[in-house]
Amino acid sequence: MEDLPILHVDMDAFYVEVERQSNPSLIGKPVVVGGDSQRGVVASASYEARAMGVKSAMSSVVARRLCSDAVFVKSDFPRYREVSRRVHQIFQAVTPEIEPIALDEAFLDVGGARKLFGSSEEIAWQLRSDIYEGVGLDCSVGVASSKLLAKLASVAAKPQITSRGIQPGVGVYVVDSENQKTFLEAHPVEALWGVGAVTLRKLRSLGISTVKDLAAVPEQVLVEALGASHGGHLWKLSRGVDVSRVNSERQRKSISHEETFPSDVYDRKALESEIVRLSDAVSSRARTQGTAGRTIHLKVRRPDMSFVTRSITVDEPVDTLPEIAEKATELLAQLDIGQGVRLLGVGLSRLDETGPRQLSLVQDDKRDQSWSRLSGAMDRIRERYGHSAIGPGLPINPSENNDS
DNA sequence: TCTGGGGTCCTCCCACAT
DNA sequence: TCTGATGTGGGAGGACCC
Repeated sequence: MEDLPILHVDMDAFYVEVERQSNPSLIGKPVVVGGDSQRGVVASASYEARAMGVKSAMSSVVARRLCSDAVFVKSDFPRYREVSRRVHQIFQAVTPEIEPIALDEAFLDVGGARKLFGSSEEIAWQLRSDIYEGVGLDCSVGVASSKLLAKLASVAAKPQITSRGIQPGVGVYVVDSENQKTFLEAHPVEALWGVGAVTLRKLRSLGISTVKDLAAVPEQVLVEALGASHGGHLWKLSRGVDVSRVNSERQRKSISHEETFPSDVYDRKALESEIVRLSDAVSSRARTQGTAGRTIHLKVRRPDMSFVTRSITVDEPVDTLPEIAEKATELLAQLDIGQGVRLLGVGLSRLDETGPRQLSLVQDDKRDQSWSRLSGAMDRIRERYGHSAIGPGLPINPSENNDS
């Protein structure tokens, strides 16, 4: 039997379908999940909206123009996360070798599961049916010998929009050694992982627009155009060489929170208040995940869409609001905000996964201890009543405000 | 015509230690 | 003590992914 151990499972219009479950009046209508403000973008669109040209990451203003009768729904990520968790439980019943890619997709290595559950294709069909029964949602599954091919195969399995309307997908698509070359080479080059807007422009300038074109080019040409690492990697992918394995032990490397303002902000005090809010979100998530980080990042997007980032690494991992906000505020002080700020973000990286931090051993470090206690209390309140139940006030240092 | 939010990985440059 | 090579960590930015 041919060895096709990799499955790529991709939920169909995931956010939209979750919304339809709680609001059945959305069924059959063009639905767009995402922000509907001037600065919002589309997170997910129903196939009815896609048929009108609406795509993910498109500005909501453009989406509304293309599809004026679309129903816009604000995204509800906590709920999507919950449904995603249930889908992953279904995966777990088949194999522990799961690599989550996003809330709505994952790679599975079913190499070891075939003894128990049949061929990879049979497992794929069974998973589709289990997911439908378990959470009431459709998904598409690609089956192949590598992650690259499985990913492309799941796209081929999805519902298609044609001139005759929305056509149901095949559900499961298998790429075996017989059809692998033809299947891969028929794809546009941007279907490969690692080909975004910039690389696509460079490849087009070389006259390369399909994977077949790419495979015909000497490796050296790609290396010269894209660099040794990226060029060499794409050259291999174009020949179907993808040795990356399903990694079920991937660990989170950073936590960040960012927000685009409804209009550009010029006031430094207002930005410092935002830093406190963003740092609260980051610190709260870090503590929930039992981690802390040594590098604090500040990200600023200017009105011309350019980014400026600043970061600082501290000696000891931090996970509380004042520690993160203080450093982020220092980083903001290094920046000229005269042109205005469109987006502000705070992040934490160099995470340690060693569990919750110990309190300072220095007995007179009252500030540190009071914040650790306060953070713990906030976490418990949020666990019970939701994140918005409690938030930081200003100023951020409780010992300067009220030490009782 | 306008471009969110939350991530990962890579490259380049610089400072510092050996 | 000075100099150059080399390794490493940190900072900034870019490209990409869903």
